[in-house]
Amino acid sequence: MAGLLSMLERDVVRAAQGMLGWTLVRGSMRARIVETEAYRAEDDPACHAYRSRTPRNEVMFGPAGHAYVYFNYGVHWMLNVTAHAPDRAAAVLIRAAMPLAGLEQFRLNRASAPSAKADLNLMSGPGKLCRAFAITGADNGVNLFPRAVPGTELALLPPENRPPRKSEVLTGPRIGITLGQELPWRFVDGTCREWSSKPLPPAWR
DNA sequence: GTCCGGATTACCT
DNA sequence: GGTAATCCGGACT
Repeated sequence: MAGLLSMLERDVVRAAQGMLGWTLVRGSMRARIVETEAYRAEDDPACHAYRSRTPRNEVMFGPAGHAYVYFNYGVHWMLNVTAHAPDRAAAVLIRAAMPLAGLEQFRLNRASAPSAKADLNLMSGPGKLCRAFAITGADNGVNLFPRAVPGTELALLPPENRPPRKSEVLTGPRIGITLGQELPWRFVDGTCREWSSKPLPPAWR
């Protein structure tokens, strides 16, 4: 297999597309990644590492394939996967996923939000996804591509079902930023688009 | 649709 | 040492 990790090491934008269909795992919880965004320091003003290296974004300056978890809006955790060689900071934000196993646990972790009663809303956004998987700052820096089969740690595994073909990957501008809007670096698995974080404009096809 | 929570950092005074 | 902006989501009018 081409390998998502080697893609992450080379090109964060291609890796963000290649990550669609992959499986996010923690213990008995598994979900299919259906929405991602790419960020990189070198030419992308929306990237946390664009301006400077800080304690918060430190892991983005480390090796590819590790979790960059940060707290946003003072309320929500966000899960990213680091990319590129050390010192070329970049990351893929995981924005939404489709539950595959561990539904009871996901519902439990999201129980405090009545609006998440519908399974479609369990992880239809980066903050919700972290709630569903109980991801917090404690997960910052963990290797998502462990050598051994993952036990209870957060990890990425290859697709359990067919990943989207190139023609099935929907592309558009990233969410929630003002700088860098012209970069079409948000990607959605068109075969699972109902699980994405928000309705997609009709132009997306 | 609008409001607002309350971490982190950049960028002003 | 203050303020605005941020890779959002839930409650409420």
